[in-house]
Amino acid sequence: MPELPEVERARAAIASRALGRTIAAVDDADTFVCRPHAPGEIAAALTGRVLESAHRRGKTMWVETSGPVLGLHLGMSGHVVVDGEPAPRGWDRFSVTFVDGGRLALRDKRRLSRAVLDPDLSGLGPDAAEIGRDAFRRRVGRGTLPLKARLLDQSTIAGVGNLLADETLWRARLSPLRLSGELNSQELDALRRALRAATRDAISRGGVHNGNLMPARRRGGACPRCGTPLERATVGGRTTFWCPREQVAGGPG
DNA sequence: AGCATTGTTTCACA
DNA sequence: TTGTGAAACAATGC
Repeated sequence: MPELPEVERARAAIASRALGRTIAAVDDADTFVCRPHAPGEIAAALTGRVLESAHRRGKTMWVETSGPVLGLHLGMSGHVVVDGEPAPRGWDRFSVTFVDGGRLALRDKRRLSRAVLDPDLSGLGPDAAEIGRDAFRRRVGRGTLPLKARLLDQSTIAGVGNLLADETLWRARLSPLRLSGELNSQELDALRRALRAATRDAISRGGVHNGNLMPARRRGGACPRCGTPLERATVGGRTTFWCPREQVAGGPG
């Protein structure tokens, strides 16, 4: 599930339920999830420390402690579980046990989640929910990438994933195929407004999966506004759905 | 069986 | 050097 809205909910869960608690033990045995750390490295650094604050930029979270910073990323299918029963089949890929007996787990049927010490945020652009008008115009409205690929580029803006990109472009009535450098300021502003609205809605509705376009985002789906059968193609390396009537490539007209 | 998957990194190439 | 696109990564579900 995880795009910016899901990650923000995970961050909020940590902030409201895990801060102030002391770490008694850490399971960092998964060398893929915890790469490049060796098993025991994160445990040694964090045992005895206290969780102090939880932050997010794009899809990357980090937790400040009384010691080193713990970085968490949910990958394609991860989620955070605070004080839940341990998952079967080793699906808790990384976990922290507190001295009070509770537990924070990074749960992921696959293993694309990530837990690291002192995460590197230098490759991330401004958070997609925070970026201002001028920076958005400058960063998104450049280059020759298709617009959707530009939105997905985490170094341009951080937090937009495949579903949120489709939802945002549909709300803004912009084709995913438009060349990002050819949008005018009005279109870029409309795109930013659509992104903020889609993100805000997704957070309040419990995830990007509950967006307005999502029920139709399948083979044979039709535009929820005009009923036109949705187009389907790979754009920016991801499966993309859009309304060929309302989201017209090739220009403002 | 084969294909798709809500993310990121790496590599080849222009 | 910068930008772009495809493949690899791991595992599951349809």
